[in-house]
Amino acid sequence: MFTLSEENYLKTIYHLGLNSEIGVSTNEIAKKMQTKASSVTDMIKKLSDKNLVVYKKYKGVRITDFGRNTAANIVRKHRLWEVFLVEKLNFSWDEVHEVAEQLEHIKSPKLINELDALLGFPKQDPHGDPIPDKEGNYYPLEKKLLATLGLGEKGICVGVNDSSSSFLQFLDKQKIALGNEIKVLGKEPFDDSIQIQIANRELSISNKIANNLYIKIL
Amino acid sequence: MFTLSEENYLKTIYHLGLNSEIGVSTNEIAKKMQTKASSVTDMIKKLSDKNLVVYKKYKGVRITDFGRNTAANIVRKHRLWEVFLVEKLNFSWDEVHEVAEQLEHIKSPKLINELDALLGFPKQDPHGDPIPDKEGNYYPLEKKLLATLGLGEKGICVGVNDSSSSFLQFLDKQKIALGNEIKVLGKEPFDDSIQIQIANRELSISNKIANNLYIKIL
DNA sequence: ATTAATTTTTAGTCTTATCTAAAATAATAA
DNA sequence: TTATTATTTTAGATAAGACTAAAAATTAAT
Ligand SMILES: [Mn+2]
Ligand SMILES: [Mn+2]
Ligand SMILES: [Mn+2]
Ligand SMILES: [Mn+2]
Repeated sequence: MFTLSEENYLKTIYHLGLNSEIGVSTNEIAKKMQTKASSVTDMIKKLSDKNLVVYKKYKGVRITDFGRNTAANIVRKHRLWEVFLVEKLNFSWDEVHEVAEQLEHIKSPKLINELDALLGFPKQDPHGDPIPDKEGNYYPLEKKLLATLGLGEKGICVGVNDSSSSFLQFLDKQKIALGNEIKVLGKEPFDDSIQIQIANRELSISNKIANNLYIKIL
Repeated sequence: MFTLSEENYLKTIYHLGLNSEIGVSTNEIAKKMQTKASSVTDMIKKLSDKNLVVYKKYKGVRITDFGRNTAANIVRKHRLWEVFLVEKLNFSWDEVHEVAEQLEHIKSPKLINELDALLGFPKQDPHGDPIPDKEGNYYPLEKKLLATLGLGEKGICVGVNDSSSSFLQFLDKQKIALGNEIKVLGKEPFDDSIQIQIANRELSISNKIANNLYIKIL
């Protein structure tokens, strides 16, 4: 169907275009994929030939319905594999991404549907990201960055923005996990740090952390 | 480490060289891989550069200890994935090979060792083939082709020689499964067919079938 | 021992995916 | 509005992996 390279470019374009009306720029894609703009232009033409994206020279690229569906299916596989690795193979949430990057390219509809069933049809991956269904649809849950919460507001930890292993390991060390209830006890204007209560402990966390943790308001 | 192509060539050379003293010929490899002899020569040079095989022009190729270890690890992954697909994802034994061909190339030592544990450290794959351990060692069990059994001999079905899906589906249809006890009731000299007793049923099977079914003598 | 047939290697071409350097276009500033 | 800067595309090169056709080496047959 599609090559490994095509799938990886498409997935990047899908993610970059998610919250934007306009096209995704060549440079944006190049930066995300750690490649050169000229390589991106080449690949965009191929994706366009296969009707995965619409391409107008100098005007960036937009994903088609077909492309979005295809990309969502890759994301579905990626996230289901991540759940599998954590739930069944004792991986921690900071170890799964790299392996899922490989596994997401395995071609077998039966494999992925059976995996889905084995895992009990999960709706989120280990980082709180939604898992698209077979049709590519998903239902992102209402969530806000911890940094945007007001004094006294309470909520539940439901996801991370940054899922680098250094951030995830930091959360582990601080015993901050998805599902934990969090309450904002204080906000420090000087450095925008936040005092929180989490699982009977009080903690002060930096603005950078607060900007990478998603909370579902209670 | 190694490319997909290198891994696939190496695996083929490993399998072809298993029961032979002399080197594996270019044509043999080309035939097995459905490619051209010239492509094989090219790849052999690359494998040789990486010390996976020893290559002497016109003299065929022999796998090195390093190559054998590398190949055995790929085979280990292939067979463990096959067990996983059958045991955990409701695949039948004639559906697993293609998917395992993809999965065997996933790079993650932790993944494969955890998978091994999840499956209870199986020693055989769904077709009765031995699963190498982490060091690449395995213990092939004593087995004979059904066709070589004498009149009255009894044994247990422990493996298949041909694992094409048409043969496996034929066995399913005849309700011949690994683990079944088989007794030779008669041998027909005219067409070399064999009368067997299996799970209280009597059956006549062709020589072709008998030459693809492995039996462990009781 | 020559000759003929087969096998294997080499030489050269093609496709995919990448890169660098240069040219073209678009965006921004003066 | 023109000049400067930034972005994007094109042109040309390279490497991996595959192919065809031709040359070379080996093996088999006379
Ligand atoms: Mn991930
Ligand atoms: Mn990927
Ligand atoms: Mn197999
Ligand atoms: Mn393979």
